[in-house]
Amino acid sequence: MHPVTMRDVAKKALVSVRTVSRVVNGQGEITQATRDRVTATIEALGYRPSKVARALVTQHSDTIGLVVSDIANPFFSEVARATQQAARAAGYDVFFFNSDSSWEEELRALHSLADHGVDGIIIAPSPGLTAERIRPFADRFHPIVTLVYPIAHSHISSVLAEIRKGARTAVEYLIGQGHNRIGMLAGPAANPLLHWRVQGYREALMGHGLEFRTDWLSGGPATFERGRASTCDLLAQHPQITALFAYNDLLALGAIRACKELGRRVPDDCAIIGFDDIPAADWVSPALTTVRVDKRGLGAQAMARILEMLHAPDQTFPPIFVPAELLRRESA
Amino acid sequence: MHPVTMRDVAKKALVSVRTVSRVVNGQGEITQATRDRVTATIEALGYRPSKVARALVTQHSDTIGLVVSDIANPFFSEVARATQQAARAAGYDVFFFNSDSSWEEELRALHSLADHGVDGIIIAPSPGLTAERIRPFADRFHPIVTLVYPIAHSHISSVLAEIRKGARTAVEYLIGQGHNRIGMLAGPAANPLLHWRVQGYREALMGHGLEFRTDWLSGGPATFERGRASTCDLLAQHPQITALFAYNDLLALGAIRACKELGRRVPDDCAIIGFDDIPAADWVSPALTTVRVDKRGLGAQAMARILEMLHAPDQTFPPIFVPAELLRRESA
DNA sequence: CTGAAAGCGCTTACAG
DNA sequence: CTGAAAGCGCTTACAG
Repeated sequence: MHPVTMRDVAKKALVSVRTVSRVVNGQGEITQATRDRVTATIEALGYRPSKVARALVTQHSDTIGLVVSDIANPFFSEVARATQQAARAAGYDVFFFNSDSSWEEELRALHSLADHGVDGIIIAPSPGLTAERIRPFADRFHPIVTLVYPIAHSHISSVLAEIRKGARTAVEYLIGQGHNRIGMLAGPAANPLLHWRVQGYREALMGHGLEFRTDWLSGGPATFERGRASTCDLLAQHPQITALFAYNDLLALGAIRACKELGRRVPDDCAIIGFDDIPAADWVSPALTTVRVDKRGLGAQAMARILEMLHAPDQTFPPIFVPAELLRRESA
Repeated sequence: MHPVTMRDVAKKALVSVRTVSRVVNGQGEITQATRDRVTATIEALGYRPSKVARALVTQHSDTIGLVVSDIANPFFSEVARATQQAARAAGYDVFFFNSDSSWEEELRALHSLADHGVDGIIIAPSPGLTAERIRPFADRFHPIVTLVYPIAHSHISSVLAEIRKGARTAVEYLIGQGHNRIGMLAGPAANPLLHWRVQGYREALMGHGLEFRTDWLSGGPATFERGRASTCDLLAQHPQITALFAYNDLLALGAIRACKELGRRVPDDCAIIGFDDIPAADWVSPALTTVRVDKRGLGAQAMARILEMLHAPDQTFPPIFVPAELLRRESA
């Protein structure tokens, strides 16, 4: 794997290991002559310094960890892409874990990452990863940045999306289009992410004198299939509904499909707005109007924050907010 | 980060470091009494062995590297998910890199991974990563497994998909449906992946006495937008075409959209078949008929192969083939 | 059954 | 400007 070591280079270049180390790290004063000789030897031998040996002594590995519930979820795969790119640009490589939304898995991943000596961790925690559950780990590890929702701990910082605002804007837009019977395809219960969306939905309704009816909300997992099923149910029970605001695009896409099956035209008979703006939102027809969350910003800011925290370990940082804005397409 | 070390445990448990190491690794004979004492101390102190220290001495890190062109591409994100899961199940953690289909980036990623001391690398190489370009690296690193297409080197093994067969089956199905003027939305040129699909397409045509016309193929990047544009062009120039076979689902989804805009009904006026079976294939309407590639199999088999190669470093392994089968939905 | 020593491949004070 | 020594946190022969 790494058959050629620093010692080999030193021997061949007739210098000490110390000197090779200095030219490799570009530090200290070295005669041009010996630097050239060492450089040439490194080149000739194809020497590459071992990051693991270096990590052992310097106590940093130039790696970070990323844990998401599911990398195959288009929302997270875009975030992951942005994170990896930002990390790479800063000289860091990234470990990644899927947690399947299990907080036990998340804790395991966190510990694994720490065992590998990563310099920081970015995690999109599941609702189950409460402050109490992560505390024992966070007390010993620093820094951690949380994606999309916050966990209270001095070693943890967050990059959040303007969810409530985005939700409110979306529903206000619907109201502005003349809709006054607006249902909501909600997501997994007991989830702050859902809570904020419901808040925004409710605020928009209240602000326009419209009633907030819990029987116009439908829950369940945030999948395409569920969106389709929930829409069928909701529209069967409350045929007067003319618009649907969804927890995410997967659900909204399912709603579009349901409307097609039900013979309801979108957006004429039923307007639909999603949340996230995944690529597929633009692949369906009618194209999905949605609340676009800046996923690249999420990943890039998370990495930037890790760097800041590394440089100021004792400082505590306020959350960063990334925009979530209405993106009009065809479904509403 | 890792404030408590093996030495701390040893001191507190009144044993030597050697003994702690033995209980941690469950090796050798130890009195139940001392084992219990050490275990209790480990627990009490919250000790976790440093993987980087261990990696330095054992020369293996229990990590692997994964490099794909773009993790946000739904095909690769599913493969990545399966790979990570299989790795985890085998006790390995994974580093991941995006290469943006640049072979220079791929080479950089490969070297970075080796510097980190990964035990193996799984890569979905871009067409630019030729055998000659990877050879200097592969000569020194082992094992490497290549996803979806092969590179000839004794340290490299591959897990491939039955592309040609899948393509042929798809086109034969179209012919069976009565189509005899079938165009193809091809992908990036100079790509073996494209070559195999074209072969399958051509074989099906020839086998049924149909003409293979290069002016019925359209090239370019494999994106939704391109699929839409290419379809518009192709159908404008050759309105007699009644069916389209696409290089991948993104292109096929673009084709469905184009048909909608052109007023061509799918599948009645124009049947469409994609390739890959990404989740969005089932979210559009009409749902996309496609050649399903076993992406989970790809990831799982790649990891399995890495393990085999690790256990038999001198052995050379034949490629593994993963199925690519027609999945009928609505678009054809 | 358990301990003291050497060493994995580097970097970091310390000398010279 | 450059070298010899110590040490990062483990594991691996070698003794006892």
